[in-house]
Amino acid sequence: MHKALLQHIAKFVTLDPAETELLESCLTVFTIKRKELVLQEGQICNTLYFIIKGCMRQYIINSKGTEQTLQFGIENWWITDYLSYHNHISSHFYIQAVEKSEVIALEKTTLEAILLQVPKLERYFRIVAQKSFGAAQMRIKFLFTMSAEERYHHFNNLNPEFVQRVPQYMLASYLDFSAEFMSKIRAGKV
Amino acid sequence: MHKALLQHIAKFVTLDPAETELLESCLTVFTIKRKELVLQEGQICNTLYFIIKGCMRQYIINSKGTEQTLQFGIENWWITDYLSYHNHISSHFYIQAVEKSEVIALEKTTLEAILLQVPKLERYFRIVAQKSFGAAQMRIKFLFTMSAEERYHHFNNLNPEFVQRVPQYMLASYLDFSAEFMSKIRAGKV
DNA sequence: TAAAAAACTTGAACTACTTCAAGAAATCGG
DNA sequence: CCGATTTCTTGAAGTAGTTCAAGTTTTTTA
Repeated sequence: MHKALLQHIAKFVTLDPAETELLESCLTVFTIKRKELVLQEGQICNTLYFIIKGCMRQYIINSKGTEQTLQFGIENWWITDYLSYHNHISSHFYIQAVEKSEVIALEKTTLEAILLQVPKLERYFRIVAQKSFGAAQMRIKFLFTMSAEERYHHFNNLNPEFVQRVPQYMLASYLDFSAEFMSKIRAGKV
Repeated sequence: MHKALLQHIAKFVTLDPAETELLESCLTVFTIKRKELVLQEGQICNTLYFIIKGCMRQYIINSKGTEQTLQFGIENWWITDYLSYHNHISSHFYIQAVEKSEVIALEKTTLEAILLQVPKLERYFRIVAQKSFGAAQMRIKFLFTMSAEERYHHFNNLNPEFVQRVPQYMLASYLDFSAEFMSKIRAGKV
């Protein structure tokens, strides 16, 4: 089932049948169990993951031993550590399945080969990365300008279904406050 | 003087002379005065800026009327609001010259035309955007895991010359603490 | 080079959050 | 469907930072 990825690509570039076929021949779908890691801190990240179904997250473990989620990825998102990927340096991050997920794992060597044969995909990945960067800037804006409670309500308004889908403590860390505080916000005890 | 940009591009892709010439013919260098804005909140961002010389920043004005810097850009960086650029929506940001700067301003229409003629540049902009996104993720990591004082020392260790170059209050807001607190950190009064 | 504007400093009072600890509830997987 | 694990809740005490206001220093510009 590469359809999800092909549809996503079709939003940004038009591949002809030969290109589509070539791309498809390089793709395999993997199933990842809940809690399974596809990247650990210290490893070099050589893979891009496209999420067909499920939910993944990128997180760190802070000095107190607590996990902090930096990024969630759901259906039709790419998730990876681009800094480790491009600079061949150890990753600072863990990437994990939050729920049982289906992904396309695209190895760097495979991708580089595909990009040479289907240069249109450079454009696709450019646009995806530029949009992701734009989203990261908005994320920083929200972290800077909103109180914990505002961040929670704002996120909840935009993604009510998603809030139901992930453990509260993961979302709390993503929004940069403690799980306990999240509990109080939800109970109206702040 | 497009040399800076051509050299930057050469780090990632190799253009042949015809492509270089075509690209150069589309570029003009602008000088921007200190404090001058190239983007304001509410406008749609249709331009990418490559900084040849000087320093720019992207900032917001928060609900208390205080400026908060989200991003600095110096020599050999691109700065823009990609979300506004791609989605044709009003920008949440201001982009301003921190010091007198020389930039190449690349209009969306111009860039789209160049990309069709020099598809190698898709690759260049892809890599730039992916690296920028990676850097944004590290930035979020630092904001999440370090105390204000740690963020200051960490930044100061990595970029001692840059810290001298911009007003303290701008750097304080970039590191997400108040200008007053920065003053106390520097005086060792924390 | 002087006046104006911008940037920096300082201390005191305050507050939005964290931390800890322990119990309760929900969910997962065999 | 039951035991084990994971997740959520609650209150009390603590703290890393903010805010305000006023004075000082530095930088810019005319």
